Amino acid sequence: MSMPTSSLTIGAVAKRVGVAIDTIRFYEREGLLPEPLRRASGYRSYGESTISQLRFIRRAKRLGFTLEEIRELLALSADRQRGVKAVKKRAQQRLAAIEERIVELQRVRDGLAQLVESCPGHGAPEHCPILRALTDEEDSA
Amino acid sequence: MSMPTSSLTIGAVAKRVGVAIDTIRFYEREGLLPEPLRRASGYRSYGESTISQLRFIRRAKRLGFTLEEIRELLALSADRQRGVKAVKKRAQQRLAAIEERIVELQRVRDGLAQLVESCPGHGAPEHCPILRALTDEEDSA
DNA sequence: CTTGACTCTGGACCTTGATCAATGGTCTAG
DNA sequence: CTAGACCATTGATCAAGGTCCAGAGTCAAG
Repeated sequence: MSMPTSSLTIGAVAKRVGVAIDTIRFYEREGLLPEPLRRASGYRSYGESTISQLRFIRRAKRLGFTLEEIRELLALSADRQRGVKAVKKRAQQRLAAIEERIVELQRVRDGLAQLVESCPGHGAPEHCPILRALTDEEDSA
Repeated sequence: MSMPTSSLTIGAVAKRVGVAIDTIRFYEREGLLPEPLRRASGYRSYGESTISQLRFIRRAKRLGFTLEEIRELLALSADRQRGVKAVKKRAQQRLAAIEERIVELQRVRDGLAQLVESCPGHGAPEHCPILRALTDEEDSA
């Protein structure tokens, strides 16, 4: 159910996953990927699991995790048995952060939308609410 | 209605606006702030208008404008008469970008929320949908 | 006048997530 | 065997938005 791990060059891995060779080496340096076996020549020799790991990283990035967080997720999921609880916790934290960011952006959007709506788009700058909002005194945040 | 511009040191400006001295010099280098007058000693000498400009920058940053965009906004608003229309246009572009980002984040949130909800938080990693989502094969994006 | 706080310049350094260049060794098809 | 493709390492570079430092001059209070 698992071949003896087929030995791929870094270029082959990069091609299959759709990521740059340099990025793979970068992830290795950053501790996101384990140091691979080496051939006698020094060439990195990867197995299928690396493909999965790189896809894991890509998916996590799509979910908004930073590389720092992904490094931790990978460590947790390597633990497997003890990891599930911690993984869920991380995901919840990520979710909370994303929700916070959404709310923040919605506030910004509402403020900006209101300004845009009420701006005639011509005439004296004193009547441009956008410039006034940016220029006027009184601050409270 | 406007004093002859009171002459503030960079430190005083920084303190009043709540920004680092280095940041003010950085903005000057980056063309966000005009080069200030200098005393005989070479000390930068600022007027009240600098305070307003720095607050403008801060507000614009809060609205999600990049320094590049802010540089442009400042140029436009300096133009004043011809600027209003362009300012509105920029604000609309910014608004559209923010809305796009919100939608994107909502998609991410929904995906992540679904995973978190369906994860029991314990047991075998094979039953953790978060790890499965990150680990499973088949990709399509 | 002295002391301590402030400012000047120029340039180095930080973070994040890569990407690229230079130099040299390796592998494989013909 | 050799050309061309591939891989290795080290170190530089990028974008953004600053932050920090050294070395030297200045200012204000006592």
